[in-house]
Amino acid sequence: MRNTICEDLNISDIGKDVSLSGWVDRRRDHGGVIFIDLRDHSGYLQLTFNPEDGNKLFKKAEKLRNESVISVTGIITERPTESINENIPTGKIELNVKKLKVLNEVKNNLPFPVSIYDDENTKEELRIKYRYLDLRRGKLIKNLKTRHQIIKIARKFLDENGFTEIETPLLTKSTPEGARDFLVPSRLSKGDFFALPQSPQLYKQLLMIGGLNNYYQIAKCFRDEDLRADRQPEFTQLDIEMSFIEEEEIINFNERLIKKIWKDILNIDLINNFPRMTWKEAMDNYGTDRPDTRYEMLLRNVSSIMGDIGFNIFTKTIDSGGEIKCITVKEGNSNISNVRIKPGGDIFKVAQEAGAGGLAFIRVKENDIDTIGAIKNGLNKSKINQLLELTGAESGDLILFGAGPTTIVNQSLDRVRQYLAKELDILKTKNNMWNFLWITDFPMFERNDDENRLEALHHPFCAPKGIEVNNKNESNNELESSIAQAYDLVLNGLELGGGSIRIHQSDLQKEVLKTIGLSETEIHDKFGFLIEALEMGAPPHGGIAFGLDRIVMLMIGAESIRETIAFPKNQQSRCLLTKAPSIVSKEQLKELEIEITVEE
RNA sequence: GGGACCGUAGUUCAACUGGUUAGAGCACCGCCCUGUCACGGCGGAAGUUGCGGGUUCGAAUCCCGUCGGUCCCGCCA
Repeated sequence: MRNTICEDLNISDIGKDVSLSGWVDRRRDHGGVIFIDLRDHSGYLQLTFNPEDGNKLFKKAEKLRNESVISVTGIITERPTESINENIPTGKIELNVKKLKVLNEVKNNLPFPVSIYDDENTKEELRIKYRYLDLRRGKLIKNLKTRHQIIKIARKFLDENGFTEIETPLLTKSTPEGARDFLVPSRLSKGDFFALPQSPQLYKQLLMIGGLNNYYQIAKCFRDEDLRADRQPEFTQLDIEMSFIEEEEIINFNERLIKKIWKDILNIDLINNFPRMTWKEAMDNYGTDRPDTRYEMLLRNVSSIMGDIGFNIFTKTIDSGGEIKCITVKEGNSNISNVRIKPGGDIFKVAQEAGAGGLAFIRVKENDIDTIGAIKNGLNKSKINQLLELTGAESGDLILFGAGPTTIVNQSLDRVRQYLAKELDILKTKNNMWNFLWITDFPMFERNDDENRLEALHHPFCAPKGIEVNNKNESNNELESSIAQAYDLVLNGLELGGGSIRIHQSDLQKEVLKTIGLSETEIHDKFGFLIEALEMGAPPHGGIAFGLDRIVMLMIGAESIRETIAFPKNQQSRCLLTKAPSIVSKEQLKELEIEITVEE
C-alpha cells in the first residue's frame, strides 16, 4: 500500500518511483491541474494530477474530498522555484501521481474541519464525540506522545534503580474512607461487589511485605466523585513504593526522577533541592496546603495588632477564638477600587463564597492610612507602624483583612490571593516558572465537623512521627495530634503527588484506624488482611504517587487533563463517543440478581 | 446538591434597544479555471435559533421550566 512516508522524502528522492497512503488534507482544483495535500502520520506531501496522465485518473482526482483515504503511486519531482513552499519539510518536492486508489470515502459532512489553520475554536463536546477526527489533527497525538515519553523516561529511570513494575488487581475490595468507590457486581458471589481501586495503596504495601523491595506501576485509579478540569473518574498514577526507607530518601529519590523528566522532555534544569515547607507554614502563610509560590502576597496574622483596636468585628473574632489575618496587595490603591472590596464587588464575592463575612481594608498612603472610621479610630501611630512592619506594606499598597475562624480566614484569603494574582496579571509574567515545593509534616488527623469525628488527612496508613508501637499506654491524645510522615509535591499551586512512610506495625495501625472511628469489627472486616500481614514481618516502607495526567498537562501547557487522555469523559462522567454508561439488558441484570429501582 | 457562563445552517461566528424574508466565512452541490498551497471566480442548496411554555401586535433576543456543554463550590483519604 506504500513504500515510503512523507517525512522520509526530500530533494534527494527526485525522480524516484514511490507510493504513499494517507488522507486528503486539502485539495486545490485549478481545472487543469489538481493539487492534493496528502497527509500521513508523519507529515504532508503535495500531490499533483495532470490531464496528460490520463482522463480516467484525472476524473477520479476531481472527485476527491477532504479526509478521503487514498493510496497513490507516482514520481517524485522537483517543484518549480516559484512554487516552493517553505512552510513544510517536503516543500521543494511533489508527487506527480500516475496511479490513484481511493481506499475509503467520506460519506457525510465532517462535524468539524480536520485540516485546520485554527483549531482552537472547535467545541470540546464535538472534539470528544468524534475523538478519532480530533486525533487526526495531530495536536492530541503530540500530547499523547509526550505522555508516552514521560512514562518511558520514568520506566527507564525506575528500572535502572532496581524497581519492578507490577500490575495490581482492578477488581478489588471496597474500603471505607476516601472517595466513593466504583462498584462491580460479582456474578459468582451474588449480592457481593468488587470495587475498582482508588489507588493501589494496600497492594503495594503488601508487595513490600512480600519482600519485593522496590515497586512501581503506571496505575489506573478510579474515584466516583464530581469532575473538574484536572479530575477525571479514571486517571493514572505513577505509583512508587520502597522498603527500608525513610522520608528523606524518598523525597530525594523522587526529586531526581522529576528532574530527569523535566530535563529530558523540556530540557529544563530544575534546581537541586526543591524548597520545603511544613504544612503549618503553608497554612499560616498561604492559607492552603498547596500554595502557589510563584508570587508573594503572603497571609500575615495580625490578631495581636488589630484585635484590640475596638473594631467590633475584630473584637468578636478574638473573643470567639478566631484570627485576624491580612494580605498586602502591592500598588493595590491604584489597581483596586473600594467598590470591588465592598458587598457586591467581585473581590468581596470571592471572599464571601469561601465563607468570609467580608473584607476590611486599609489603604497605605504617604505618612497616612485610609480606611473606614471604625478602624482608623483605634489605630495609633505605634499600631500602624507595627502593621506596616509586619506586612511590609508601603505607600500605595492595599491591605485586605479577613477575620473569623482560622479555617475560614485561611480559605477566603487564599482564594482572594489566587484571584488577585490572576486579575492583576501577576501570573502572566510568571507562567513559565516551575516552582516545585514539598509540603511536609502534615497532621495525621483533621476533624470532620459534620460527622464530629477525626479523619485521616492523607490516608490512615501514614505513619505518625515519633509514636512508638510499644507504647501501648500512649494516650490517644498524643496520636490524635501527631504529625504524619507524609509529603506532597506541589507545583505552582497544584498537587502533583503525595506519599508517606507507612505504618508497618499492626498495633499502631489498629490504633490509627480506631482513631478515625472504626470499631474492632470494622477493622477486622475491612482491613483484617492488612493487620494480619503487618503481624508477619512487615518491613518499614513508604512511597509516593504522582498524578500522571496532571504532570503531562502542565508540561504541555494544557488547561485540562482531558488534553492528555485519548478518550476522556465529560463533566457528567459520560463518554460522549460510546455513550457509556448505558442501560444493560434485563438478562444481564437477572444474572447478577440486580434490580433497578430508578424510574424510566 | 448549589452557583456562574454558554447553546443560531455540517461547522465557526453575526443579527444593535424586542421590529422586514435570521446573515457571512469554511465545508457541501453545480459550472469555470494549468502552479496553487487557508488557490481563485460565478451560482446553488442548507435553519423547528437545543426543547417546552409564557409575556407581547411582534421573540434568536425578555421571563419560567427543561435538556445538553464548560468552569467553579460542595465532594475528591
